[in-house]
Amino acid sequence: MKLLTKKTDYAVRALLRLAQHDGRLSARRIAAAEHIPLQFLRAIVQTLAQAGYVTTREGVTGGVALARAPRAIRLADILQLFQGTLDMTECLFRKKVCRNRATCVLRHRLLDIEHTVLAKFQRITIASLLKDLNAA
Amino acid sequence: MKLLTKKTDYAVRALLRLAQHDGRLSARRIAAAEHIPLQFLRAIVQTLAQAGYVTTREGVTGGVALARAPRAIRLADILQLFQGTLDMTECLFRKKVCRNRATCVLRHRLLDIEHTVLAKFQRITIASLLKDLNAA
DNA sequence: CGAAACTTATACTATAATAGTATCAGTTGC
DNA sequence: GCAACTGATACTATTATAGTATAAGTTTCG
Ligand code: FES
Ligand code: FES
Repeated sequence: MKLLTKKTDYAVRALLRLAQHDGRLSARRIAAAEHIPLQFLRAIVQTLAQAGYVTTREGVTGGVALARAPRAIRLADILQLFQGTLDMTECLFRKKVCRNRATCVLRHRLLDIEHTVLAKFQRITIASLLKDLNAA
Repeated sequence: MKLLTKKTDYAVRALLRLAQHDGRLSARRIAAAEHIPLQFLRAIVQTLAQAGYVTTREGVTGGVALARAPRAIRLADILQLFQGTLDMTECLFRKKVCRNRATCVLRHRLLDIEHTVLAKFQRITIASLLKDLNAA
């Protein structure tokens, strides 16, 4: 079971860097600091920018900056952005076994589990991670 | 996010079939009934047999049978059998950022989430699924 | 202007995990 | 002996994730 992919991982790290720096940083610098492949990070940054988590500026003085307060960026959101929502493996027994998909208990349980996971990730923000970091 | 893989899915379906039938069934029959590729199912059955969830018998009268009571087979166990335990994506900030891995809060949160998920899956058994099935 | 340092956008390759196939050997019962 | 089964294992295919490459446009500064 893998909860977070590299993209999510890298995205969070980049956001943390930006939160620490409190200003504009080029993708190159972030990549170097976090040992993230540059082009890979650039794609991630674009996704983050399109979703409104960061702003970017082109040109020599350009770079990336946080667009939201660290406490307003939840891990759950980043996770969904890069890993989408629950994929039901054809819903385990769809139609064939479970007659009415709408009320199927297992289906509900799976959805419930996803919600629980997301709820837990919602309580983790860039700000809370930052606090952790400094405490360590 | 995909919680269950095909292997887990198929394994559970096969176990359900066996629980319904309450006797010995050949892999071929199960595969046909559930539209599972035969050789794939056979490998799954072997894993289940090695883990003690089913017994098998060779020969023309052979086949597969449940080795445990349906209520004693938890989805969590099947899930772990086929999908292993939590994989930490290099633990998100290992060493580099999180100084002391032992106390790292995020790490704890991830482990906590895994435990929650497993706990929820532990409450789902072959018996409870069977009940669902009949209720529908 | 033109070079340096940056982002945008997209197309591509590589690696790994999952899913599925093929086969040969051995067992059981008629 | 042959039909119907499992054991064991090796192989291929498909998909998702991870990572690379590159052409084109932007901004600043000398
Ligand atoms: S309908 Fe999807 S698990 Fe029952
Ligand atoms: S040590 Fe793994 S997330 Fe902190």
